[in-house]
Amino acid sequence: MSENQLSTEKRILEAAKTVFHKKGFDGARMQEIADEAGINKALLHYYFRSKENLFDAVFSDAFTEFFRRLFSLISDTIPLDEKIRYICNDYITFMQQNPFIPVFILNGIQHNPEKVAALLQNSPNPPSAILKQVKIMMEAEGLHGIDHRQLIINIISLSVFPLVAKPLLKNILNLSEEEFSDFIEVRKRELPELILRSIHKE
Amino acid sequence: MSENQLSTEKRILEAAKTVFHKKGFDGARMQEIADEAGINKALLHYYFRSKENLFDAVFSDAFTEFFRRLFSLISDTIPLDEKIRYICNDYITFMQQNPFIPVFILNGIQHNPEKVAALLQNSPNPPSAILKQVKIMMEAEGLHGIDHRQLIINIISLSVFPLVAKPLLKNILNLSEEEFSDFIEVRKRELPELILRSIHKE
DNA sequence: GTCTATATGGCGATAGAC
DNA sequence: GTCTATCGCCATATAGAC
Repeated sequence: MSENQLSTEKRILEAAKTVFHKKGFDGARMQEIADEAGINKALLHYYFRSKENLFDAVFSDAFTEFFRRLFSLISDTIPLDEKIRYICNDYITFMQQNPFIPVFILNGIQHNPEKVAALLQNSPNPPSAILKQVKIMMEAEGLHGIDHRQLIINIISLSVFPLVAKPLLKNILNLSEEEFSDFIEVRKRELPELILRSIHKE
Repeated sequence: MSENQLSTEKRILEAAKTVFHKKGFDGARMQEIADEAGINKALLHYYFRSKENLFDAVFSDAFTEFFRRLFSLISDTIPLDEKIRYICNDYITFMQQNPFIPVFILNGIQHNPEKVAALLQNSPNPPSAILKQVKIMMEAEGLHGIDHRQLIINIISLSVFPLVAKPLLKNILNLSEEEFSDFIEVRKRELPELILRSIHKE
């Protein structure tokens, strides 16, 4: 087999990712995934026993990738304001490159809540650890203007939602693809300042 | 027919709303809608010719209801800061009462983008009018700290996203149903202040 | 491992009695 | 208007040849 051709399993996963991200579990068709991978439908069942299994593999990847971005809140030793700048930028850039992931994850929760809960709790960096660390950092820097959980939700809301709702916002704001990109670039600059203002007492 | 029983058409619409909101177009089953309405599957097709038609009716209602909430930005004559307080409260309360609507709308866009575009443009208060009005108000009050479009997106992001992602956030923050409600109540109080700080120059 | 062919079930939609 | 029965299709999944 030539090196420029991925293994069949990898190609299936890539194809499944493309289709599931765009159409979700209910909207996706095994036939479409097979076509996208350039193979036969029966081969999907040979590698992954069922549609559900294949979906799980794709969902786990997306979910892990999405939440890994919160780890920078805990891992580095840089000051909090720099972390906030970093996360806003990182999240927005990630969404720009993977526009379907947020809605895909949101729907995936409804499709299988227990699976999602398990993924969260079995993560190498569980949410509880991240929350605790942020609280400690804020106290160390004397920031009492806002609850640490509210802060985290604000960061995610302001970063993620505009790209979750991109198709709608483009229409509402009457922006071309390019103008929307510019609009998002402005947010990358301005969001951290807005957020930092909220954690400092006046 | 007794008065305590809604007309068949109304009952179908209510049932369709329940099922479509929760499962989306692809996940919904006509049989489930019929069961929920307490009638037969064939009757659905008698009143609404197809699943697509029934979905359209439900989607239009949800969409209109969702965007009506932005009208207070244009209609009343109260000052901008009061409008912001009003919208944050109104949006959050609405989401609490209709937890499935935001994700339902987000998915509906992917299901039929042209329909959504038409709904927006044919609205009695099209987005362009709202945008223009906000811009004028901000200039009148001498607020130049932020672009008016960015302001609107921030208000929506901070209000809507936490309830869009409620199942996920409950898990991440490890909150019970009641604790989550408290968490949202805090946001109702604090969000307007956070937003107002962003539109005033220091 | 990869294919063609087929089993099996469920879905939206319709026909037709009442 | 409302029902039962059924059509026709398409989806997931499997059998079995190569």
